[in-house]
Amino acid sequence: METKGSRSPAMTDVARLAGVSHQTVSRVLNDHPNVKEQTRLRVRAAIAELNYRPNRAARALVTGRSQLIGVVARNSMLYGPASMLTEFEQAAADAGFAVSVGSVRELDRDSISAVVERHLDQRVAGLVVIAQVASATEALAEIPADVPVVFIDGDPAAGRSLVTVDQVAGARAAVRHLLEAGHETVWHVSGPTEWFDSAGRIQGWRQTLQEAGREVPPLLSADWSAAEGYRAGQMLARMPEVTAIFAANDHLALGVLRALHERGRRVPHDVSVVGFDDVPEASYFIPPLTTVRQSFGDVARAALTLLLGQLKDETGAAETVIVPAQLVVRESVAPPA
Amino acid sequence: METKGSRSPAMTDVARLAGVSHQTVSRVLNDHPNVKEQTRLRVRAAIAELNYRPNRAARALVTGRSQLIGVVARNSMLYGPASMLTEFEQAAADAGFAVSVGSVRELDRDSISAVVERHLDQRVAGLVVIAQVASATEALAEIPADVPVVFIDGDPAAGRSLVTVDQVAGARAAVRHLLEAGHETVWHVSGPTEWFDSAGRIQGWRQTLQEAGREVPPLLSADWSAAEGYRAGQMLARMPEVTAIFAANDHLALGVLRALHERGRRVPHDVSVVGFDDVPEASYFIPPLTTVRQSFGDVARAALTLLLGQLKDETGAAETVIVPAQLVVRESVAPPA
DNA sequence: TGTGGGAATGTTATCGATAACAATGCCCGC
DNA sequence: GCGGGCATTGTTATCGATAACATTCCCACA
Repeated sequence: METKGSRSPAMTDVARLAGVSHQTVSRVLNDHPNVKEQTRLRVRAAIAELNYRPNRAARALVTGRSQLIGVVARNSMLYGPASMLTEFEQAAADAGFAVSVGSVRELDRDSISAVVERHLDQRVAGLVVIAQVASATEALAEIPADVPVVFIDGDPAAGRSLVTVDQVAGARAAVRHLLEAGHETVWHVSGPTEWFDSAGRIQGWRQTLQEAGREVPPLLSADWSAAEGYRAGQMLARMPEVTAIFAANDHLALGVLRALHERGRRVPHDVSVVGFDDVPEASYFIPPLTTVRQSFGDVARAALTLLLGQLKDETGAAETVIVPAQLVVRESVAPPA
Repeated sequence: METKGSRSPAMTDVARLAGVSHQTVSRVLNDHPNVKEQTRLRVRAAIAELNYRPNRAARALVTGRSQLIGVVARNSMLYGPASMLTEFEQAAADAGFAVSVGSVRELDRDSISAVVERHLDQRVAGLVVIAQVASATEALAEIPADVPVVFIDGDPAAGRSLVTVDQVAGARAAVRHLLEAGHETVWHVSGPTEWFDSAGRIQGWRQTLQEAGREVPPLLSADWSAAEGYRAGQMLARMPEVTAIFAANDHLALGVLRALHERGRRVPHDVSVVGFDDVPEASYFIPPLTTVRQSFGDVARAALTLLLGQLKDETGAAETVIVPAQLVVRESVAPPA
């Protein structure tokens, strides 16, 4: 059976060659029950002979839903979001879905809405939103109710399906570790304060100090970069009273380490430092960094599970999954000198 | 005009409300010439009133081509690939394309083929392959000739459209810098040798030493991680003759720095170190790392330009774009003590 | 005045798949 | 023997868009 011109073989071509209806071909491809084994083999042979390739667009048109999952994330080379995206894509592929990535330069409502619109044009099967600020929740308030949405690191108070790491507990563990090492109080270099992650870590830091009856020092607010960590570190290194620092991520901690080094403040002899994230390089900082591990893989897989659950079960009940964080003790913490 | 049940409004609904044919609605949406302004406004008003959303699947079915670009990349949290993906997605979105990500756990032919198959099922408009080994070229040998493909960091000898950083020149600059600082020779910690990137850097290192009439030391082969850099560094730190090290990326260099520190080999006083990539944290290493910058953004944008060129012009002539690398001098290099 | 070409719009067909409904034959139970 | 139910398969319709071709009107030029 020669197809005309350059047109790829369709199901009707397979059907003709196998001597069945195109519907039967569809049944074979979709593992419908009630197809004779003999028929199935005949169809499979025709598929192989014609090198038939299904057209996902045709299926999406009929079903109203593509086999794509749309991801909304901030344009960022941060280790966390990049890791999560990679892990998510892998898990989605294993479940038979392709992942379409839409990133925004800034986490403002208009930017997010534009990306969401593009995904909806594709009739995505669902959306995963990796955005840690309130504007993301707002931007997604008006999408069709039949599109499943899962937030990663979103707003715990938004009443939407959410997977998040226990930021408060992670911060508490870091601060407690420093207090138990003998430090009087702990200074905190935070990420951007409007991010839910940052807010959770700030909260955990404050609570732990207050519960221990320790002074809560002023907050040093930063972004997530080593540059900002360095800037904050340059201030902290000038204060002899500063003996313990909890940085909101490992890259901030790296900048802090550098600033301390420049002013001859030895780590951990003079100042102890704890990070957050456990990036792969953290154990090769000088000194190897004590940090709080977020399992980005667990987060990504939990998000996919929630999303697939929503696809199957259209009740739309919001669920929250909290992934624990773990303290990873290395060599950047010692008792005060 | 009320639509029945939950069906979204289609072009035919817009047409009915605006009192034109559905073809005219399509013309308005696709900015066809030969539509009266008055007609256009009427259609636009109907689109807004009905909150019409185009269905990309329908368009893909008719045209045989979706508005998706498929990316094939290794499952990796490496800064380079993650950066390129992010930059590429941004550039593609600006050009009206969505990006579907397909990652592989290993860069073997079967894994890559499976991902490519998934993309072809989606009738992607084109493919971008971020894979630096020969198996990627093989896996893509048999795809339909009408699907544009651009390799990033692929095989220069494969005769396919390619964007790559000038690895040889980058390595030459690094090694030359160390020689000009007065070092007798330069040791090299490479990435995986079967990667084209690594091979280029090894070649640049070797050539520069040979042309300068210097001894070429044995190669220390690694992967791309700080852990492997540390392992190699533990060996190099034991050799008093080692005064200059060129590491194949910044994370390898970080591991080397750590190993040197542990054995009291001061950087740059006793040993000079140069990395490759210029990750954002490199300037906050202790000491701030001299490195070779790859502009991942330029690479990504060049790849998109090549791909869009192929979409427009079906001649399929392979092109290669070489993006220059730049030496970034910081504080990790000094003359031998 | 007549003809041709272009602007503007419409009608019909098509893309390739699944949904929905139809048809047939066989087997089992009453 | 007849009727009902189930296995198996087929026919018809549909999804929403663009492609392809058709139609009409108006203007300009010969």
